[in-house]
Amino acid sequence: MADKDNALLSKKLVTILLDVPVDASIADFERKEVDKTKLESIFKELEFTGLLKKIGGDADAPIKTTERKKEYDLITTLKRLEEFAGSIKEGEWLSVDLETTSVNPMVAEIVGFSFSVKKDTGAYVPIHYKDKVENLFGDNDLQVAIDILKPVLENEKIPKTGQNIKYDALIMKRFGVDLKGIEFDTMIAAHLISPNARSYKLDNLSLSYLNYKMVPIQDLIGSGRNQITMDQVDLADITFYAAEDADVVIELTEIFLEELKKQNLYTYFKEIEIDLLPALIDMQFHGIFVDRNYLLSRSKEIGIKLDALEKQIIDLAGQEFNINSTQQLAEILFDKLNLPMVKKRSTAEAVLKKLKEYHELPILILQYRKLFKLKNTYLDPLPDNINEITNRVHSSFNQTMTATGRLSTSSPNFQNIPIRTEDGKEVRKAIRAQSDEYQILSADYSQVELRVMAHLSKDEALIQALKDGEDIHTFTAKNIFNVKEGQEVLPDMRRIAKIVNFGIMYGAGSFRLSQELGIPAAEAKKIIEAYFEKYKGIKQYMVDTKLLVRKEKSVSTLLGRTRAVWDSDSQNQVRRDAAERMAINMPIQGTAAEMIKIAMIKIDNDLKENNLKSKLILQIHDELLLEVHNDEIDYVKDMVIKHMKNAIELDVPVEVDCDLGPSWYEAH
DNA sequence: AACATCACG
DNA sequence: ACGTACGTGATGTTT
Repeated sequence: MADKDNALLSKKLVTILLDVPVDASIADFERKEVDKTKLESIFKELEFTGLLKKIGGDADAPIKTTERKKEYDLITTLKRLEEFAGSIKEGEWLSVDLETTSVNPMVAEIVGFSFSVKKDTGAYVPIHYKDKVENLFGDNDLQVAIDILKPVLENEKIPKTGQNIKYDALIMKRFGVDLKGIEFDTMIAAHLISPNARSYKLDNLSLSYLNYKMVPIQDLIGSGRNQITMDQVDLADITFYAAEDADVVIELTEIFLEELKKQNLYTYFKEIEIDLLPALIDMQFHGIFVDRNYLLSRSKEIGIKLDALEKQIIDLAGQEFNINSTQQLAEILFDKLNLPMVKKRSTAEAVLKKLKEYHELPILILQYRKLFKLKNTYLDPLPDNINEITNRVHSSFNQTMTATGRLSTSSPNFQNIPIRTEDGKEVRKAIRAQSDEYQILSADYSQVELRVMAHLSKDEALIQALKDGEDIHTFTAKNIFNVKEGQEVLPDMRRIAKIVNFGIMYGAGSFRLSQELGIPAAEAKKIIEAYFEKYKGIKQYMVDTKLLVRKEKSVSTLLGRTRAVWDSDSQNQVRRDAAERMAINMPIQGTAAEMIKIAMIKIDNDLKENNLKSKLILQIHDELLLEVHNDEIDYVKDMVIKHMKNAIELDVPVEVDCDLGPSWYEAH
């Protein structure tokens, strides 16, 4: 019986993870030609997370979900709305969810509010719906509802939970409500419990953890070209859908709360991820000023260069073709021009660079790609992201997109703005303070991951060098090239050492290192051996980590965030090696992410407590960007450095570089 | 939807 | 013979 339940559960979860219909049979999996190893990995993850104890039973049995018929409250009069607001008790969970007209919280209109205080209950406060003929609460339904709900939403003694509550908080903030008492987020909790999963959408969580199939949003708004917005949905339909969301969230909150405590993750969850939310909400709300005219004029310049390059390339190729098509390019390079294939039919940068000695086309292609990327990924799209009302760009800061605990940014991604070439770096001139009263301050950790690795590995040589304030790449150069006292470390030696330092942290082998350095693999192998000879603690850390992950099937950061890694005992060496590299890197990358998260929390609190005008605007993994008011520069600069340095005490000093300027270009 | 490529830390 | 360094997101092509 238990086995059969588990089989059903496992099959259901697989259907979610692989996006096949919920009522799929094994035959459907076969038709989809699902990678067997991928399936295996998913099962192993399920096993690991405790959702699945055993795999067995009748795999072809239909998947059953719990049937629940619920009556949810539809609030349609002023009296009932007031009663509802008055009934919310301090100290008891309130799940909050908005129905809106857009996935973008900086433009979304509120269609309705839903709440739940207890499993199997929920209430919906409608604002807009199809065929609405009269106001329900007063002259302006939205304003009246906000006025009545505000004391509840802004009461920090009423603990709030939600699914991606940052989204709802941002919208409320736009409508003058400062959501307080945010204590839980089911999306963040689900991610912390299982950070390798692909999706943390509420309907998936409900199916996985509650065995309950929610009403699909498509049933209400359709999909594709005929999709409508939530304000065009019938009141009867929207009520169940909306209240169900809040209901499922409150039920999941209980479950996740227990699970976090059981896994000893609750303190991390609350003190890092939840406490970070106010900082992220404010960063996203405040946005970043982007100089539209500058980008427009740069785009024009690049566009002209691009046209010229295109003509040159077509000329040289001797035929028209789509330069952006790697397939067509491969035909020209490898079939027509008979250039040697370095790696299958790849035309990636590393390959084209090697082909430049045979023909002048590859180098032109690379130039074209650089400029094309610059124009189509940065110069042209960035202005499109400027919010018409705020005149700023409100990039999304995502807490649940990485397996290591880093943040990510999207729409637009502000964590990959160019810096490595001058052409690209100039994009940063457009990312600036909005007025002369403010400046951009950039503060970045100096080699933070290397310092974290020193701490985690307790490598004596590395720790001592960092304590002595040595230039760490020069120090490594001395070690791997056996530079004697008084002898000079040549610039090229330092360059190589820098690449080696990074390569080691990622678990690079001699092949990759030789590629990066442009040297024979045998030489790269010697360098790696020399490195581990000098840094014995690091060698030991890697040996220990591999043993640990084989035993525990997971690794963790300094503060206890975990990541399941289940291929460390794979028969397949490629997969096993990959798993070991992940296991080695995650504690390093993840701990560095924790440092900057703590710093952000402290900096945001400091700015607020002191009523400063300066604001955090961006995080780029080891760098923080602030828009600082001219009157506050001295205080903010010292304060930011202080909090960054003191975020987590390591066995080595933590250094922070800091700079100031009218734009990110000058500040970095 | 998957793949290839390339931008960042 | 094969594959070969961690973590992301956006874009364009191909299916």
